[in-house]
Amino acid sequence: MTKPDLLIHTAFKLFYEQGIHAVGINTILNETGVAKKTLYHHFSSKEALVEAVLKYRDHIFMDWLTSRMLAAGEGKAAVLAIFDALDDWFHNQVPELLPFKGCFFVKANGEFSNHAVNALCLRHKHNITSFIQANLVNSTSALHAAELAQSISVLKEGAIAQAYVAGDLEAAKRAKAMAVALLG
Amino acid sequence: MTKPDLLIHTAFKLFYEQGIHAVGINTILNETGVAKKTLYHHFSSKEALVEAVLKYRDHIFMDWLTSRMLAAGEGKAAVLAIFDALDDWFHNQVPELLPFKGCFFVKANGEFSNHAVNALCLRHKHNITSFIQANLVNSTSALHAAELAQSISVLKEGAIAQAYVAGDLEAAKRAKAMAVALLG
DNA sequence: AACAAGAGAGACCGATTGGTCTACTTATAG
DNA sequence: CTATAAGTAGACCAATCGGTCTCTCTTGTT
Repeated sequence: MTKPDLLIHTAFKLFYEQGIHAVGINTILNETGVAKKTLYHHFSSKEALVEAVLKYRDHIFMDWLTSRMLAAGEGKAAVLAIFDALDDWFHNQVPELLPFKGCFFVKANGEFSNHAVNALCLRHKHNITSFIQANLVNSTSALHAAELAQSISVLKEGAIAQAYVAGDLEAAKRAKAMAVALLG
Repeated sequence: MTKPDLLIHTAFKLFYEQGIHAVGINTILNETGVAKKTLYHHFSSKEALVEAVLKYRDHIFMDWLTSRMLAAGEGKAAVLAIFDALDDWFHNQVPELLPFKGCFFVKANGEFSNHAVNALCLRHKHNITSFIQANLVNSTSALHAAELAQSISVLKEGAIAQAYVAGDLEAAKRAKAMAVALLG
């Protein structure tokens, strides 16, 4: 594993567990054993590292989610597979996402305002909604598919938040039941 | 307004806008004009102030939500009124909650781990779910009311997260439609 | 009038923050 | 062989963090 990848990987783990502002550069350096000079050779600032971490997580998460959806088929079946995937995540059955601690993008978004971080979080959420919409567009009108995708996103966000903050690990199952009713 | 109240009120505003770790004690002092000695006379530490701010927001939010629910009637009507209230909040029609910037408890929870803050956030969420359940217990069995209250909470959390992170200000209307189908 | 308490201004503290710099070691490629 | 780049160790920097302390002024109580 290259030094930049090691830094990103470790920084993500610490940021995800403790929050971005709560983790200092020196903590990441100690954890990785990388020299400070090396970090600043690859990243111009902590902010640049944070943005790299967000893109890294976006990549990991999207790959996982889309492959779970594609494996379930097409259309509504793929959309409903989201909630089975979330259920596995909540119960720590998805090693590549690390032990469940809520949505990293929601947490990161809450720590900044009017910042590049917010734009990256927004883009991540839009990408997911767009992918959902693409899976619904053959079953109904484009307009309706867009509306449905937004509603499915509400259920997905709700399940994650409820599982994390309220500790309701079965939230994905409830969300799936509502999604089934919604998609008919 | 007493000094402690002024500090709590101002600290909340800053924490809500910028995040808890991102706002230092001195910023709060400058904003309020209160002396550092006075702050530490009333609060033993920043952590103590943070906890006071969480309890303050819990009080404001619960008062607002429960009064909106009670004004709409009882049972399912009260539960569905949650989503009308959220819609007003998202569109900044609720001055006492300040301009909408997501759920303060979700944000605060994300900045700490294994901390008194997390326990306060959990309690806040449980209080709301319990109040929802109390409004459903006359319409159905106690067991079913508990399940329904959890599902309604998923919709509520989803609407807030989606409105804030993805900027979908109509999320409450979508959530309400799903709640109607659920309670149907 | 006397006095204790509350509050303000702000100097000061050690620790930590993000970030720079020098000096030295490795490793790879022409 | 040599030149260039990557990496290490860690001293160092100004700024800021949360928190303490002294000194002064004001306020209300008796």
